Amino acid sequence: MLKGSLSVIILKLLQDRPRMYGYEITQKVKEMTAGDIAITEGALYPTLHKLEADELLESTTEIVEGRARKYYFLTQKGNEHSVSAVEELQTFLKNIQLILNPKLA
Amino acid sequence: MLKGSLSVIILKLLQDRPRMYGYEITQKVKEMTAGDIAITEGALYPTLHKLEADELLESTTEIVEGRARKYYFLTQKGNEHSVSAVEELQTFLKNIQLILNPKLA
DNA sequence: TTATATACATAATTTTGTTATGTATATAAT
DNA sequence: ATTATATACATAACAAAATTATGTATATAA
Repeated sequence: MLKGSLSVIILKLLQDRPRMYGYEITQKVKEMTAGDIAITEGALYPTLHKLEADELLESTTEIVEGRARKYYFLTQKGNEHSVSAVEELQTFLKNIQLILNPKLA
Repeated sequence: MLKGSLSVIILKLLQDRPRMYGYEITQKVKEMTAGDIAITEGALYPTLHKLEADELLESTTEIVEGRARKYYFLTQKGNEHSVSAVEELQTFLKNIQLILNPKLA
């Protein structure tokens, strides 16, 4: 998968929901893309940690059905950043489409 | 810009044209995206060299107006690879859109 | 003669993935 | 009972693919 899109995907998912935990993110993305996009744990967890270190996310850990879940949610700063990051990615995707579909130009 | 898309962009541009040289690629992409996407030389030239090493591209150097231009063109293998690479990127972009625009789902 | 555009190239560094490995619990299958 | 699968988090070694900086060289406009 294209490098650089993972953090934006996480931010967008959290824009649309109050909170999510890591494993839930992998399952939701798999579900939304009909299995096409599989987020690897080796990419996901370090990215979540970085977003938290950058103060775009905060987390709380809860025990559910005997297992620890770390729920993440957007901070105010994270919400603001998320809006512009999503817009930027949308613009980029449109630009790529201009190259991949030059007939529409 | 998203890592991994550059080689596909180059292959697509060369699918639509008989041949291009490096600097021309940077200018064409800048033109097509209204200045939004600026391909850096540090990314472009190593990528062209890699595509040539992988036998997807071949090149010929010509002197035009006193300066050397290295024209690249698709090999047969490059053309075949290009078709599937573009399709793959299109699929990926659609999947990202599903996440960025969940209302359309 | 200085700046800008054209044209190519590479090295050092950073970002951001993949792959492999590890820990731990719950539940279904053998 | 034990094994496999799903859930849940984490990190280390490695690789891919950019960015940034630097270098060479020619043509043309200021």
